[in-house]
Amino acid sequence: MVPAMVDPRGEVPVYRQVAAMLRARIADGTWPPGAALPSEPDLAAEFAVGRDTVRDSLALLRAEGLIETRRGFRTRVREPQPLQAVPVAPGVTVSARMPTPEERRKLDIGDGVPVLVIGGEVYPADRFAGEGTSTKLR
Amino acid sequence: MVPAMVDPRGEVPVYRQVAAMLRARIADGTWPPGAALPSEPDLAAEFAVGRDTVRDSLALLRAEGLIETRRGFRTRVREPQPLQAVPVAPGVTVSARMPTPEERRKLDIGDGVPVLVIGGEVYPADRFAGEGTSTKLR
DNA sequence: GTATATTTGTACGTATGTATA
DNA sequence: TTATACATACGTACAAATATA
Repeated sequence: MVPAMVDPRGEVPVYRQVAAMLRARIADGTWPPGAALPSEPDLAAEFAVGRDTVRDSLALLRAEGLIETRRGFRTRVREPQPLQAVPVAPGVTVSARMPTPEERRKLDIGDGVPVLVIGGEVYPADRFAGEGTSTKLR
Repeated sequence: MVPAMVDPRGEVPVYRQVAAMLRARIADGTWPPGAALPSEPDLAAEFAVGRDTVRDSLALLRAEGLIETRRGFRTRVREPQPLQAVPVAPGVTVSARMPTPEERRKLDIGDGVPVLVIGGEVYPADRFAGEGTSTKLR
């Protein structure tokens, strides 16, 4: 494990420094998809910061869709899911936004996962993708 | 103004109860797009909760793309922006995800705003939308 | 132009609750 | 049952950016 160092007097807030290092470890495969991160108290001890600061950094990664947290469980790196294609016929509009609380509940959408709106229909973006088509399907 | 009441012993966490009421006021036009919300201490006093609880609720709305917060500024309701159309030719894939910190910085993307990835190109979803086309443009 | 007040951001602490191992 | 882990909620203090007097 690379020695972790944060600079409390740096221009970048400590929780963003911590987030950057955690992000780097996810990117370089130290914690591959599905792997559990160290507990919040352990991370706080390693970086010599308060647990709340660690939680702030984890909140960043969660909002980016990089990790999943559940009460009682260890925090885990999100695993990419296969994307199901949704046809995008000529003239059809495709937009994206964050889901409403109701959509999040009904469609079981995790934190940091947007929705695709294709022709008025709402699709969780971690499970669906649009694909342009030449003929209009119906 | 509707009397604000939270139930500290309810099943729903207080900060989610507060978020729901703020969300309702945005939806019903009490605070239209561009309007400033009351300050965090004022909201804390109104709902009789700690400032930290108010901040947790504001973080939810921010992650949903409903509000914008800036240090020194009052929190404001996000204003919808005109969407520029990006052609989606047959065979082209359209996906959505949260931006990386670098993308957020380079493309000036706010919190709670996903990106559209159209044919490998990245577009902020609050300013761009895909539109299906019958002919491949180049 | 300066000083003060306001507002959100950061960082810490404590305590308790809830779900899982 | 006990321990572990994340979630909620309160508190304090100070920093940084903006607005105002």
